[in-house]
Amino acid sequence: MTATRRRNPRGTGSRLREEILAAATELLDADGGERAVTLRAVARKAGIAAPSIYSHYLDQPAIIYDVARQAFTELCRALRTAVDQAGADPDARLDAACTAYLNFATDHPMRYRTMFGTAWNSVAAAKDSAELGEEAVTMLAECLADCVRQGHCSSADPATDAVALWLGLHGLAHQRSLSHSYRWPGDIVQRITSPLSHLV
Amino acid sequence: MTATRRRNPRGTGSRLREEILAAATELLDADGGERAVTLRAVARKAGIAAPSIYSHYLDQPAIIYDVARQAFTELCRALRTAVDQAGADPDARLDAACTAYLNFATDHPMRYRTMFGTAWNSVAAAKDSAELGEEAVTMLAECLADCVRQGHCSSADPATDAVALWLGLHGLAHQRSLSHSYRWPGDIVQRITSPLSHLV
DNA sequence: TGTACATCAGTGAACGCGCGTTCACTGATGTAC
DNA sequence: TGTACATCAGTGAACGCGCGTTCACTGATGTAC
Repeated sequence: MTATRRRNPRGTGSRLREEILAAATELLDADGGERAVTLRAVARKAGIAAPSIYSHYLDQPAIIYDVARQAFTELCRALRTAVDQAGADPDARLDAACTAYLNFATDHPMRYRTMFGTAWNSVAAAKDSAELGEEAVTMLAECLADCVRQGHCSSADPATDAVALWLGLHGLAHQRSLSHSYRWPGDIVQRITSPLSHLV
Repeated sequence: MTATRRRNPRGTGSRLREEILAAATELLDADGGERAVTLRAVARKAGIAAPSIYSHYLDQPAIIYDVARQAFTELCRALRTAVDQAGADPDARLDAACTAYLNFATDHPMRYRTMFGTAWNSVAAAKDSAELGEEAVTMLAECLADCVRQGHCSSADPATDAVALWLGLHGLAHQRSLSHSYRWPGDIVQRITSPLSHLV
């Protein structure tokens, strides 16, 4: 990422796209949030000239959009991994999904805020955060449905209750990513997930 | 708000502060969000020269902070009014508070996002959003406690459960303010408030 | 009552800065003949 | 095998812009004597 960068070999021009994306993500996580992710700052971080970015991104908001898209993909991967590792018990799988969701936000607060921010407003044909997050909600719905099948959950409509559960998790995750001084109740996670999960 | 602005009489210099605040709020609501609330844009909107702002605000983030602070005050007033008008029944009062909260976010989506945004990061000694919102949470807690007293609510700890209820409301309010295309379940409000309220 | 002065509510011009974007280019590498 | 050419992966300089902020100021209005 310094002046010693060597130009990518032929046919691998798309490598630079990944380097740009990584640089943008690094800037977002490290500094003053979305405001720090300017086109020129990204270029500096990646060790390239600013115009080089235009081969890979249409404009500056497109970079942030890509950061957010990738973050949603990572969130889904984290959920999937957590659920898979939780074994067969549906309650444990649901709990693992909720925990993984909240952990992702705690581990990457800047990215989480950006995922649910408005920085890519001007990107034509961009999906909004609810669409990008739909896969995560679907996974929660599957966990809930499994609990229902085992008789551990009283939900009559797991797909809809999963949306409510997600919004509860999101409220906590988002607010926690913003507020450093507020003293949360120690059991706030259970206070949210337990009622919204309808476990019996 | 045009070139015909007349200078305020002596001793009423603080009137301009209100005009600046109103102009900033108007810009925020109308346009591309926080990014539109630049010091110069606010001055243009208020019909004054840019340096005039410095008599009333330390810098540009201080303006946005004031917008957010005022929005929190308005939110509390809206909650208080709704609860007062709901009569004596504690269930109705709780419902009125939740509805008023969500309506505020729906009516002022830009302001709501800014309240829970990071635009005033650099304002020294600024309270964060959880602190600014604490009064609203307290009101929810009072409503819940009333329900418990009447035997309508099974919460063993209304103060803590109010935080959970607030986060559920916040998750919905925030996500709704962002997402225009997503098709929310018709009863999503009840799906969130009902379990988190612990009504029996 | 008159007048000098202090205060107040602003203004106008200018600064340096970083930004997004454009343009014409360069030089290495592969390819056709 | 040699060589002309096309392509690719970038670069460097420059543009115009709006921004936040500073500085010295102006002119109306109240106040002390």
